[in-house]
Amino acid sequence: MNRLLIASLDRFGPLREGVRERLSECVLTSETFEAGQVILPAGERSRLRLLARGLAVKQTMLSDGARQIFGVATPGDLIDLAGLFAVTDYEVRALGPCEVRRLDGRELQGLLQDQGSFLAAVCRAVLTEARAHRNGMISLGRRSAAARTANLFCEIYWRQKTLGLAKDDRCAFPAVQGDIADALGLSVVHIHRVLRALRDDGLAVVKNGGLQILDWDRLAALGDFDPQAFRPQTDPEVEPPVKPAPSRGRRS
Amino acid sequence: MNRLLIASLDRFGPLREGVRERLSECVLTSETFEAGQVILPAGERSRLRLLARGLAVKQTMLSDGARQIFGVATPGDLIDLAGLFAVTDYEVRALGPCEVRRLDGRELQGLLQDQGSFLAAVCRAVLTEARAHRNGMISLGRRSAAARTANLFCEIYWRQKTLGLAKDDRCAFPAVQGDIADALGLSVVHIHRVLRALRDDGLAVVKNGGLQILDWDRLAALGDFDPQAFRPQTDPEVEPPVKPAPSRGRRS
DNA sequence: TCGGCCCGATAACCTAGATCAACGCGCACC
DNA sequence: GGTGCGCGTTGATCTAGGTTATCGGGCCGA
Repeated sequence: MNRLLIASLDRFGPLREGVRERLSECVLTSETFEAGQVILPAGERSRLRLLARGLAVKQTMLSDGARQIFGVATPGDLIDLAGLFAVTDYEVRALGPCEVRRLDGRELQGLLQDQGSFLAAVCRAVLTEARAHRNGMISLGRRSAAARTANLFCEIYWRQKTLGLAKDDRCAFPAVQGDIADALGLSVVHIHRVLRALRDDGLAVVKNGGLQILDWDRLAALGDFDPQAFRPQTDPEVEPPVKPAPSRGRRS
Repeated sequence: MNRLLIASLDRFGPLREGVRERLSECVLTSETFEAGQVILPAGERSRLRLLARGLAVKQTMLSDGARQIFGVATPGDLIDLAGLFAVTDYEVRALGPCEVRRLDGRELQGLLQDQGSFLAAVCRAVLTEARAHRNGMISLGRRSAAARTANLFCEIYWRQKTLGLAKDDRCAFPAVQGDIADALGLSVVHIHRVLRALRDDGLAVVKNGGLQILDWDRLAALGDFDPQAFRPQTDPEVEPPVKPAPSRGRRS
């Protein structure tokens, strides 16, 4: 029953024999889904789900009703990695009939126990990178040139701000127009036009290797900016119980 | 000296005290780079590099000379995660003057020792997902509608083929045109045009929930398809010498 | 049996953004 | 002091792909 799961993880570099054994002792529950059904909703934690049969897509619905699909999952794929250390930022939907196996119970708990380990931190770092990539895909796939640019500027500023590297409404941004173009999938000429528009509209200015935010609210709205997309992927809720956390309510 | 590194990893969820100590015992070498210099070339292994000062971009040069930037790195970012378990698929270039600290030596070796652990496998799985996302960003940012579609079809077929799920030139693909559109950032109408073109040119056909590849070579060329982008991120070179796994026959 | 409704298929038209071309400025280098 | 050259700036033109609208078939439920 767990053969597929172990084989799947094994693809990524052979597991130690001990780990393999512990995994094979885990309980797997199996679920099936029809085409179009949501296998895993966005905004949830999730342990370890393996697509055993069928095809599924990872996708996000945007605020304007548009949708961006980030990838197609094939059998053997772990489809809820994003939910391991935080709530998922995308949902998984069955393309055709699917079978999904879920690993849960205490055994898994053990395997994930060392949340404080070096590898766990690296994992979270990679998850953070992947999430930023998804934001990039949304920009490239579904946002206008102005919105992409605004989103990028918000990211640049917000990240440096949270590090204490921004003074007032300014931060470093030593990029030439060609760099911005290549980040946003646009041409240099068009970037220049967008930049001028942002300046004329009093939203933001790029000059002398710096970025100045003139109107954060309007810029963030234009770029549909979500700081979550760049926050380190950690969910306080599951951190090892250092102190008895005051039970914060949680609605489904 | 290691304060920043530890703080950086700590952002992703507090490290255990022991790990923190071991990290603080590691030797860090520091390098500085000028604007425009390549901090980390593509195609290399890399251990753990931390951007300590300045801004840098992660980018790939495409075969046609175009470039796609995947993200901007700010101080505190680990910039070579992709090189941990395999060779990097992108390069890192300094936007402005940068300082980079590198962790090497045997100490780190120890922290990464348990390559066979569950978390290591999860790490690699996430790295694989991130890499697939980068391929998506290249498609969305720098490839024509036809090329994107071809690339997606190659992915769909190739992945199922390697799993033994494709028979001859056919594989499952129960997607409607709207799904393809939302994966590629295009409109349904245009997807339909592209699909017809691919069919008329004898490259590939989508019908009845299946995908049929008519001319793999031309399709792969059109889509600039790189199987590497979807292979599990493992570099045989560094796998711990386990006993030869009971390899069940598996043809490519 | 008759609607809805989803999906594929086309056609007509429109626009965001690309491409091409030209110019100016600052600056390193000879 | 010239002379490239990288970069920003701008205008003119072109086109890939979006938008809107319409039609037909398959399917399902009343």
